Amino acid sequence: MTYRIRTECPFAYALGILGDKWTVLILREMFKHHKMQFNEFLEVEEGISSNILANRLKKMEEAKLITKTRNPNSRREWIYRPTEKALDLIPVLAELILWSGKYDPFTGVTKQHVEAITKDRVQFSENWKQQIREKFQNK
Amino acid sequence: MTYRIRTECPFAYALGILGDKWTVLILREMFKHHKMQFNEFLEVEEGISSNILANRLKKMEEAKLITKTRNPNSRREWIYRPTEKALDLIPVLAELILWSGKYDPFTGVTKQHVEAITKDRVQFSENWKQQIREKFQNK
DNA sequence: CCGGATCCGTTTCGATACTG
DNA sequence: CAGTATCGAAACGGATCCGG
Repeated sequence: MTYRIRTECPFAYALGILGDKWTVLILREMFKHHKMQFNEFLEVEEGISSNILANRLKKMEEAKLITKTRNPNSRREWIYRPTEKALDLIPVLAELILWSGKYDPFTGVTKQHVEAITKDRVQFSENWKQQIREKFQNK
Repeated sequence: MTYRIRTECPFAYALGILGDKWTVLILREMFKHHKMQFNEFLEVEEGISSNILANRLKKMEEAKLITKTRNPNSRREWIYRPTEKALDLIPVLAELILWSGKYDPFTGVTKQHVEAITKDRVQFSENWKQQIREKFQNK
């Protein structure tokens, strides 16, 4: 997880984030299913261990991809929220969805999904981002 | 590297590829620096071991991301080429470049680069893909 | 030389159990 | 609820060796 990556190459930095399966998985759960609690992330189908989850959440907080705050309503709950920096990864994920739709035989990407993205990529990402902001604000 | 990922979620499949640092690194070297030989990949700044490189190239061949053929000119050389499936990951990398340009303090992304991508994302990717095709054809 | 394979010490991962 | 501790398994990485 801690890579010694430092080159002149544009996406070297991003490798530390996108080069890790669990980090992307956590982003996915936040963006698609609006998960925000430790226990919710533990339930992902791929089965992440609690120690690995804790490790990645910590790294993501250090990387300013998420924030961690107490739930004012129930004191023992923490809420993990994506930052704008994380939300700005959505266009990357949108392209990833298109690619999966084309090459993954088991994908759940529908034609409607593909059309919505390709019709206006920027608008699609902005809409998705706004939807996520609202979901995490209300909690 | 061998993930048991299978969900209904659109980009689950892609995690097996984008979720691995070295795989992305190899794609980067192919796309940006047009590297196509084993030894060339060994020279990456991040320092990949020969056994790891061999493993990833094999996996990528199995995943139909690259092809492996003899160099007809020098019989002992192999040439690794990206497939169209791999080239279709370029829009993902383009978005990653934009993100890096915005958040990576050490990035080499220039304003010209950002403008070229945002002006017309589809066209930018197509141009890049075509450039890569030509580079790998001539060899 | 080129493209690996093999060996081996070290690091990281991950499943489970346990804790404040 | 949100983690930590432990410990065996897996992956990494450096060095070396080897076939063509």
